[in-house]
Amino acid sequence: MGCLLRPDFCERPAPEVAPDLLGWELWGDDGALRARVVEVEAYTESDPASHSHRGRTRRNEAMYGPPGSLYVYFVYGMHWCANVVCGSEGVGEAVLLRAVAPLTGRSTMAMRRGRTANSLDLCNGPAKLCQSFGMDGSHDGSTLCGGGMFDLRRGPGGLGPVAKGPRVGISRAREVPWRWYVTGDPHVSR
DNA sequence: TAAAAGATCCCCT
DNA sequence: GGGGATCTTTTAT
Repeated sequence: MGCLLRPDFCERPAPEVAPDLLGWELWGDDGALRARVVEVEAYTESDPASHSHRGRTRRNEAMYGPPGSLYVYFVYGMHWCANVVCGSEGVGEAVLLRAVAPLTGRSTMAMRRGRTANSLDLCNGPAKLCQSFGMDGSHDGSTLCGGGMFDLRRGPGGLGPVAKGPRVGISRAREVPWRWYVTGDPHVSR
C-alpha cells in the first residue's frame, strides 16, 4: 500500500522537494499511525533562517546526511520538530513537516497529545505531529525510506489547490516564500 | 561567563 | 491577542 519514499526523490533542492511532499503519507507504529502531509517549509544552506546556514554543528548534523532521512531537533526547551533531509549527502538541506492530517491511529495520537480523538489539534503543528507520532531525538538521522520507525509513502492524490507563502515563526529571511500548504485544509497550522 | 534567541504550544483575557 | 514555560545553541561582553 503506497509507494515508499526513495532517496533520489529527495536528492534535489529542498524548495523543489517541499511542494512535491504534499499529499504523501507519514506512517508510524508499523502503519498503525497514518497522516497526510498538508503543510511544509524548505530550508537550505544559503538561507539565513536555516539551521545549516552557519555550517555543521552537533545539532544539525543529520541535515547533511543521506536524502530521505530524518532531521529531528529540540526547540524552545520542550518541543521536537521533524524534517525530511534533502539534497545530496554532505549538503545541509531539509523540509520541515509543519502539519499532517490524521488518517488512522487517532486514539493513540490523542492519548499522546492529551486531547480527544476527534480533535483538530492532533497534528496541526510541527511539534504537535512529533508528539502524536512519538518522534524525538532518538529518531534523528533515521531513514524514512523503509525499515525505520517512520516512513513516507505516496498518497492517493486528489489534493486540493496548493498555496505558497512566507514561512512561520522565523526572524530572518521572513520574505522568502518557502512554505507550501493545502488550501483550506483544517489541519494546516494557520 | 552571561545573555538572548529560538523553524512552538498552551492557557488566559 | 499576549505572555509564560523551559533549555539548548548562539552571540555578545
